[in-house]
Amino acid sequence: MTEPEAAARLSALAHEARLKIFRALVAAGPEGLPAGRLAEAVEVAPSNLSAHLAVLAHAGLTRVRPEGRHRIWSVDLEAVAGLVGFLVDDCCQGRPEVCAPLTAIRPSC
Amino acid sequence: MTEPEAAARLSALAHEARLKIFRALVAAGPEGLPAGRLAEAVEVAPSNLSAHLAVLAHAGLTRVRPEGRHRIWSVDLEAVAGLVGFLVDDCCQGRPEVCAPLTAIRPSC
DNA sequence: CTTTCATTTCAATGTTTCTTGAAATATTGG
DNA sequence: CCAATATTTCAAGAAACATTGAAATGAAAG
Repeated sequence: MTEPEAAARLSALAHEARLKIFRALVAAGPEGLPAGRLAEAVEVAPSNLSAHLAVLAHAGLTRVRPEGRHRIWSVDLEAVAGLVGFLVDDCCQGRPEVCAPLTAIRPSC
Repeated sequence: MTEPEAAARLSALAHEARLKIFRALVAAGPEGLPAGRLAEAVEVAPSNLSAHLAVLAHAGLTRVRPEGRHRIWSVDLEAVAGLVGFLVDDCCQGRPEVCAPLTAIRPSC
């Protein structure tokens, strides 16, 4: 992960509507959601949503697959892991106790 | 963590210079770094750096303490952990295998 | 093959965010 | 107290980003 890549991913997430979209996709899991249902869920105009989804995809955080006349969006959790790893790189140089807060990062599973 | 808070933290990180600053502070550990040395490290004009540090601090990602005529900046790793936890909330509703990528998040320690 | 539905593209506008340099503040050392 | 150092504040212009509505694309059902 390079600095510009990481910044692009953070920029993509750094927007309230896109954050909502992203979290809805996380909750939807690998099956993902079609754009239309996302538009309802986050209450964003379709054209606006489309732009937001393009930003997320361009940053490498989401994937799309066509399905009938829909397009189904889902998140790339490995991209998220890569981003977070980059953020806290070198967090504890020989002092594990320093990054103890980060061991709580693991999600509810 | 609320959505606006999370978005503010992501916005704060979503800038190449601020990302450099942040990572330099992560690497510096709890001791932190004075603004002056950060300015050299990331090659940003002092006034500009000051604005960036204010953004990070306002988002709750960094802390400052005065030390002589310096001001020493450091990161708040718990804030980072909170942000990441928020991002991947509900990632695996009963299907632990779904969020396997996230178990690699843990840093080098 | 025509209509309908889902989504994207485009162009214009408005809003936020960055950057810069100069001036202000605050702290120490002489 | 005065000078020097470290950092922040301020105001202005420049740049990037978000939003809107209308029009275009593309896929599928009748």
